[in-house]
Amino acid sequence: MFTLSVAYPRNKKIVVIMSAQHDPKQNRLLAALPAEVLERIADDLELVSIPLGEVLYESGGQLQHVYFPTTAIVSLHYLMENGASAEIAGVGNEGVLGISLFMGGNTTPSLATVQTGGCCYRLKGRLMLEEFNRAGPMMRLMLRYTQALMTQISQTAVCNRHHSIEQQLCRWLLLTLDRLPTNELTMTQELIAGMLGVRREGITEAAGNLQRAGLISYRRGHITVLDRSGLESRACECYGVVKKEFHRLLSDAATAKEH
Amino acid sequence: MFTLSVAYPRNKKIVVIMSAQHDPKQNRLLAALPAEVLERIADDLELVSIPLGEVLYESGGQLQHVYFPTTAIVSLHYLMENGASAEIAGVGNEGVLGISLFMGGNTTPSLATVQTGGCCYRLKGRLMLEEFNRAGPMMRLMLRYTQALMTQISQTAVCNRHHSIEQQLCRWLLLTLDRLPTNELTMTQELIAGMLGVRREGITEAAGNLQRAGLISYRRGHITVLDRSGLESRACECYGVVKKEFHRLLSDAATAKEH
DNA sequence: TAAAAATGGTGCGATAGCGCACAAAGAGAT
DNA sequence: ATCTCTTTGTGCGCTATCGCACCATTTTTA
Repeated sequence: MFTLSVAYPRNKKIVVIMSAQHDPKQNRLLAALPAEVLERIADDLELVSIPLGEVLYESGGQLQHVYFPTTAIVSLHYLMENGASAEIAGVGNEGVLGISLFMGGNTTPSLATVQTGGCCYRLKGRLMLEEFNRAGPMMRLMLRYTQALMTQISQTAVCNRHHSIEQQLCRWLLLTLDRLPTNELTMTQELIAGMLGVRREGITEAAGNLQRAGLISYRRGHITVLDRSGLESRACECYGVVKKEFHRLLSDAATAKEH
Repeated sequence: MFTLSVAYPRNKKIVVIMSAQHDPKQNRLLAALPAEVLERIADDLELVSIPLGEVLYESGGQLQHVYFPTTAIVSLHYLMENGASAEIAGVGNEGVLGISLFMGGNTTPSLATVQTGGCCYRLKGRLMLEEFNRAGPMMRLMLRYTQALMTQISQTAVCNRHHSIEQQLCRWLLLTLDRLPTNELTMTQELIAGMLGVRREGITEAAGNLQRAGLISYRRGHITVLDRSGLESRACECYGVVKKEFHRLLSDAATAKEH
């Protein structure tokens, strides 16, 4: 893979790369666009590699680009005054970052932090708005995605209210796994705890249970899922609700139809 | 007030009424529309009175109308498999019900239940879509509202994770108060507990504390807020975040500008 | 290769909230 | 005025989670 580093004024860690292995269609939203639309923006899609921990958007910051993850996973979360944090939703290759650009607010009170380093295609905000304002397939797709994201956020709220740490961990692992090509995630218990807004020890205990049950195995910063359906049966209904709603709203059949 | 009861196939409790006292501009979204747009839909806005407990939308149900509350308050919530429930967001005169109509999904996994009986203006789904698809002020306003609603849902998630019942009660009282003309809400502790997804006894205790502190006073199904700023200082930051974001996105100045 | 840092395991007391049972106090109905 | 139903108050044991402290092990750095 040929990697080209580019000086970047605001955020030096982001690196523009070129690669034959990458294709915009690795992002499922870009893949769902009609060829005509994708061709129109293809030359302006810039492949970037983004490392773990990078902050893509800050609370109140202005958006320069929208990001379509391919291999990266980004966590939307809120940072409280006392420093505690809670994840609101995750975004991977099924989604896009920066919806407030076309929703009209241009920013949100939340943060977007990279949870799994990897690649995204990005598009200049102005170009995204241009395409959105054609009020065609791009607009319809983005609005459908936004609705699916709302379901994910809603279930986060429900799950935070009613479900145990173990159930939430199962949900979170499954949602993350759906965005990865392998069944191994590179992630410390501390980081997962931060996502779920619980103590690290709580994750240690829940993950220990899952390992003893043979559903996962882990070693320092690596979790391998051994039994996916076992995890599903141990997760709360929230995972199923979110997954089903994403499928309903964003399957090819659904997005092909006009609304 | 002259009240006209109308036979209504699906939901007999909803009553179409006519009244000189009512004005679409009592709903702040309708009030924010340019005169030209409002005139176009004015004749199709139907004033309806909706009683406490009425279910406006069910999980998976098809939308016939969008509803713009004036005096009613509607709770969006999710009903779990075991019968427990949790509020995702509330909608009053600042909002609209039925956004999934124009977002493209036409339904959601959640329910919309009337929390405070009152009036809404409703508009046939087809007409709303027609106006939305002009891609003009109506569309921009609806998308801005949707973004504000997402912030409310997000803060519900954060609040459920990190804040005490008392803090959540303060937040909820303040958000509800902002949608009412008086400082008294008609609401049993049991109902509030259902909204927040906690035990009724938890509300009894928290409300008792607030009453002893002189911030509210209550009697069987009626809560009067005596000290609004006292409640605000006792609430978590979530209330402020939501309120500020609604103001930012939906103040007249913001909505007048094109995005 | 030694030191330092990161990561995960474990124990323990504190606490917020739950589930349940039942009593007390309004408010409406007869 | 009495009865009944709804609503609120209270007590009690239970559980999940928290906050903290400390150790062991693995990985990285010097």
